[in-house]
Amino acid sequence: MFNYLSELNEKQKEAVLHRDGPLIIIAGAGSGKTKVLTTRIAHLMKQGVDPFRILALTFTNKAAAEMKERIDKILGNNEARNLYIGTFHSVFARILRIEAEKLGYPSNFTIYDSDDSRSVIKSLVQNNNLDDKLYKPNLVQSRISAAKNSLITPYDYLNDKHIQMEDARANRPYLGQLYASYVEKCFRNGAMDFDDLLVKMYELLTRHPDVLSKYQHRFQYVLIDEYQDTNMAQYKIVKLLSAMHENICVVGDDAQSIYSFRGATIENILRFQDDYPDAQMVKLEQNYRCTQNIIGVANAVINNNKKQIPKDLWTGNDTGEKIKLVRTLTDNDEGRYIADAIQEQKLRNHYQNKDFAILYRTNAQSRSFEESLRRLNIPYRIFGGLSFYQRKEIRDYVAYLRFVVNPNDEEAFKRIINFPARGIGKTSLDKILTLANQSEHSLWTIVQNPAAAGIGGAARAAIEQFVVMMQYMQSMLASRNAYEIAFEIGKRSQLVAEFYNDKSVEGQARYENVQALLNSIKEYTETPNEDGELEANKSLGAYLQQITLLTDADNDNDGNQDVVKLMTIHAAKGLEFPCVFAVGLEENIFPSAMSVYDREGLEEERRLFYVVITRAKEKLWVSFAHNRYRFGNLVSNEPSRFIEEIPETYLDKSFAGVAGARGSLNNWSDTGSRQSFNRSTAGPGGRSGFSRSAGAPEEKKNTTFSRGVAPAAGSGYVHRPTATFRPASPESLAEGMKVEHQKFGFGTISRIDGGQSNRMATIHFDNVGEKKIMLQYAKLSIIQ
DNA sequence: ATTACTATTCTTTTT
DNA sequence: GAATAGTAAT
Repeated sequence: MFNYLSELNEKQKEAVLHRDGPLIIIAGAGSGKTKVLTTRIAHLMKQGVDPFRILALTFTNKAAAEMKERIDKILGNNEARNLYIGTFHSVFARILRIEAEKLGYPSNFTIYDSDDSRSVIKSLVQNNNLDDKLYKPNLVQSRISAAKNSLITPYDYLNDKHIQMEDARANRPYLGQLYASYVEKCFRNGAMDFDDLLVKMYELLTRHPDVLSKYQHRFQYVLIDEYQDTNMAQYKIVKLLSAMHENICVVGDDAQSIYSFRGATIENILRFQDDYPDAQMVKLEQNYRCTQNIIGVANAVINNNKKQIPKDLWTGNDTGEKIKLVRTLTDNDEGRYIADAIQEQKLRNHYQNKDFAILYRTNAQSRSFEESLRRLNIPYRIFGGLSFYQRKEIRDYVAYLRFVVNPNDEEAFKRIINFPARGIGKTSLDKILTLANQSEHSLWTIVQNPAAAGIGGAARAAIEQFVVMMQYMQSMLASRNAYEIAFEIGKRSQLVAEFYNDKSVEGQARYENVQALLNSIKEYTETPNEDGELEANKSLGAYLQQITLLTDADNDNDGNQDVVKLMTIHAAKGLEFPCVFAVGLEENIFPSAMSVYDREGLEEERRLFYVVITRAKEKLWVSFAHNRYRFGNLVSNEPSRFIEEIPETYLDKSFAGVAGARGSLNNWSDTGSRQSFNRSTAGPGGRSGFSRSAGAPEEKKNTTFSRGVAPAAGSGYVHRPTATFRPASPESLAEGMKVEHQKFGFGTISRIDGGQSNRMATIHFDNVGEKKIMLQYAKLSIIQ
């Protein structure tokens, strides 16, 4: 073991050596936060503190895993596995699993992810005959989630005058009732959603003093990472857990608080010293990550925020290059420009692919970068988006597993009862669900007796068969591990056969995914318990409870591959890259259109900008496009107001991205119908600065354009359009014309009908037969 | 009852 | 333009 203390600066050492009592560490970006946290824990253990009595909570599994690994490295004895380190959600899930019965839950409770809970909400809205235009599932869900994160129970909600007035004014008076039925429904299903893992934990601690006392005594030291992102529920739980010893250490940076939409409140960090008047505060202000120019920009930008803890982030690193401002005409040009820039940097400065990250505000922005990177054969990987476990085939399989473990899980039941098809239709399903919801009996009781629900004939026989299968699977629970049960259920339910028999390309992909799932379960059961899990337990129930809490970002085994990384800024928090492209710096995107109405929202967007700037170690590009496709049509946005907040002295504006733009401008003018764009060609290069008015002035916003179809030497497309492919406007098409479709190939228009906005053509294609096509969206090129 | 087509909404950000 | 929900068609 090396002398870990000698690697620390004075402030870091102070934070590590502080032994007892509350401690708040304000850790600026790149100031060695994780190092301090891990060294502190290692030091405590070195001083003889029992690892079983140290609780450390993070927001991502990845952060937790990294901490464990680094502590192990310092100590070099494998003791770190005994630490209670994990995300809020996973640690609480583990405790709740042990204590579930005290709350009336089965210890094998199901964890609902957002899709599950949205589905529950949808059926509640339907069953109560509420208007789903008014009670949009997403809205209801976020409203319920917000209530839970503030520890407002359905009872509180219904009795709060202010909330009730608010809902009434929005013409949604039944939100409170919906909330109440949702909670009841989840309880009956034996399920907790993500928020429940916090809410129920709070309930557990407040309603059961003996349990509270047990964990209070147990956790002698409590450490919280990313404290600025905690919400009310997390705050209260942490406070309860640490109340006995008051050895609470929180680490955070108010400037990087970017999760208020999830209920996080920056107040938690701002008021820590009010809660603990004798708390010691340590500020880590030396940045080891970035160049001076990058820190300069970051500081200048964040200074526009009013609400913050004063601090002075500085670095002893080199000055570095200026920040490169890139403007392009369209989102496709932006993609092209950045792919070119990566190529150039690799050649000139010997960077590897993995040294680059493209960071955007919304997931939807990834498309143009994927296309341009693929065109240059630059390997990349997108982080975020839908994870492996969100694929349909995986959800279906997992639903079977869930139902075996918890046969009251209605969401799982609905997924599997007729998949693979076994002749149980909507009518039978409705009968079962109605009875289960109206009677006192559980879903599983009803299913076991289909006759009582008024189901006869073939459907009844099918259900009885289903029940026998499930009962058999349940009988395996006690004696078999997760993999054995999963394998057996796939076989008996015909699920695996269903996927195997689908010989289409997508079908084979689904089959492979299912095999991958089975492999991962096998791996889970065969891996010895090194993750600090207390019960040496490889049961199916234990497996299910952990996978719901996994996200795509945790799937890190190939994280060191040499690929360019694409992700949202949120997902990039805590990471660093030599070269960063902060893209889409446009009004309505970044800052997001929904956040510019109040100071709070705007300041959070600015913190997000601060986060993306400080991800860069050496080089930073900031880019924006004047025109961009959104919802399938072209809109123009002004450059983000944040660009103006970057001091001129740090900016290099010579990267106009004109080269990329010129090529596509030629393509546009070829079609002859795009004159309005030619006007804007005068913009780049011609004008001096980046005044707001520089954009293409008044092009029509709803015209249909072809989207980035590269006419020349395009490669890598599945159905490749010919070199002469030129999309025509809907009006110019007529019956009898020979046309080319981007996907379907050549054909003849046999009919056109519909009005201006919904013109539709019936086209007979040479290869794929007759299709009806909405002209507004189609890409059709006239041949004759 | 399953498939195929049409209409509608969607874009913040995630455990 | 994509994903989804709803509806028409075999």
